[in-house]
Amino acid sequence: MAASDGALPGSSATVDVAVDVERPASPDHGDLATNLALRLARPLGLAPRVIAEAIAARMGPGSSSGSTLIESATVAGPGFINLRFTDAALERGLGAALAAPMSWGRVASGGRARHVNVEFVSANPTGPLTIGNARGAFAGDLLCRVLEAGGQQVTREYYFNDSGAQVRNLGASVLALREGREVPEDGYHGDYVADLARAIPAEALAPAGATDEDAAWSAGRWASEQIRAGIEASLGTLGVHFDVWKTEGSLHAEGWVERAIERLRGSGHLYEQDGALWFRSTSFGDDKDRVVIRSNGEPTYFASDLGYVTEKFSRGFDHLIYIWGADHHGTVARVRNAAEAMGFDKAAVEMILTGWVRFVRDGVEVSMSKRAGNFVTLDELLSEIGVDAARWFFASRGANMNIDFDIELAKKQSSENPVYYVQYAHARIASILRKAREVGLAAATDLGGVAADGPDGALARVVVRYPEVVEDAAAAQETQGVTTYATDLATAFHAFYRDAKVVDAADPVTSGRRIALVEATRVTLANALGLLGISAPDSM
RNA sequence: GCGCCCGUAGCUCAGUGGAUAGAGCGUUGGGUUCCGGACCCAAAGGUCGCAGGUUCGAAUCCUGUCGGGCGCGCCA
Repeated sequence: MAASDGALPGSSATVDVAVDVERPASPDHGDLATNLALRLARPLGLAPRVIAEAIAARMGPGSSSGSTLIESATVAGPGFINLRFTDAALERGLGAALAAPMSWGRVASGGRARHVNVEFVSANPTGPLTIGNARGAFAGDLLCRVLEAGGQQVTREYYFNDSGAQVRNLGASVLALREGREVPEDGYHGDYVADLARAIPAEALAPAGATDEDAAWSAGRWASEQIRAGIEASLGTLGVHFDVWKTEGSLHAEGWVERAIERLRGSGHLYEQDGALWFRSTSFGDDKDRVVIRSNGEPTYFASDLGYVTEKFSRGFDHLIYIWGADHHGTVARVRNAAEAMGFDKAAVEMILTGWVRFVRDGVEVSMSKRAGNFVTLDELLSEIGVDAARWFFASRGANMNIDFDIELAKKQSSENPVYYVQYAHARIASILRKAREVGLAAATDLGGVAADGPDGALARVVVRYPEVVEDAAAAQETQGVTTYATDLATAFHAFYRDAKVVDAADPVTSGRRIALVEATRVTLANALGLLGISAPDSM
């Protein structure tokens, strides 16, 4: 625009540059900043500050292109243009939070929402979930929540094997204990196996005269379903609820694996060698080809993957996300390659690999083996540190990061954990609002002036940022930004509380406006915590 | 050997190419006449593993290198 009215010489041509608009780190730099002029400097052949001055002059109040939402546009540093919101812009944001608290910050899906399938945990039911499964459970659920907040439709899915050798093995271990024998060397040794041995009902036992093999399968099927139900209950206490529990066996029984293989064969990417059936994964950049059907006629786990991808897409999902441990990174390429070979969009098949959690107790790493029965269950962990603290811990760290989790430290610091800091701010506000009701004060509908400079404006500026935080989190598929923001908002509130009196019968007008501001803050804190699956208590 | 992930304050971690690299914990010092002191204010603490490169600008992108983790089955 500056070019078209002649303020900038010799540049009526169209230029195409990528421009960033962002939140400055320092409040001194206003509410928004753009590097527009820095990016235009090269194509226009002009000094960045010259361009910036010309543009800023046309964005401020009273200018032809000025907005009622922009208080000022100033040039700073090498050529940044810093914008400052007007009170009206801030009040519009507060008003939105107060008018529709439930949807405040949630991104409305324009048109048809993208359907996403998120598969996570997927631990086979041969033992209770351990702290080793915590990462996947929380990372998966947090991802789902952030996608939902971003306007997408999410299906949470748990995949497990109810018919593999592990099940027979489990059954053999249960039967051994029930009959007073030693658990086989390669069997399962946890206390839960003994519990199952005591509880197994007659119906789950094979009829007299059955082979040991049949007896083990029968007991194993019963035991694994008990364990699966226990896993579902454990996840429930974490606030993680799955929409679909899918078995590997069903993929074979319903013909999905077979159809997937035919699909691959039809595309010419299968060949036989050494009596086995191979997928030519190397055609897609993998380091080696992969066996689909073993020479003994048994399909591989990879074959099930093929069937599962096909089955998932048949349900109409636009996007598939797998949450896997970092040790599975070697299988990412082959599954995505196979999806492509079967004619699906490779970009629609996404794997998120979680980093390792090194659990530590009093400085000593907690090592675990499910088979040896030497492990800490998820239930035990949660009973020690609480769901809210655990959720916050994982939400505030990148999913792919290797992290340390000191259980004793988490317990010891629980009262100083950032999650309680944020919850405390919420409880404090709830208390203030109760107080206001007691003295007959209510939120003002006219916010006029509440967002002016001073403690009120500083708080309002943080509150109105919330929708952008959610949008960024959904786009990045990460939650760290939400925890950081929630902490910032709590800090802003505590500072406001120090400097401003909310409930003041002597000044009902200011009180009314501040009650509205504080209520908007409470709604925002509650929504941010809710987005992470963390409670927002009215007292604590 | 090849491949992938990770190296940021004493500790645990944020930081989608931007301005003076942040938070919590820990350390040091200070703050209650008033709506919740699980709070607030201040200070100390950094070669962003190292070395090059790309550019107006790099913790961020590229290359190399060191350190840690993981993976390289007709296992799941």
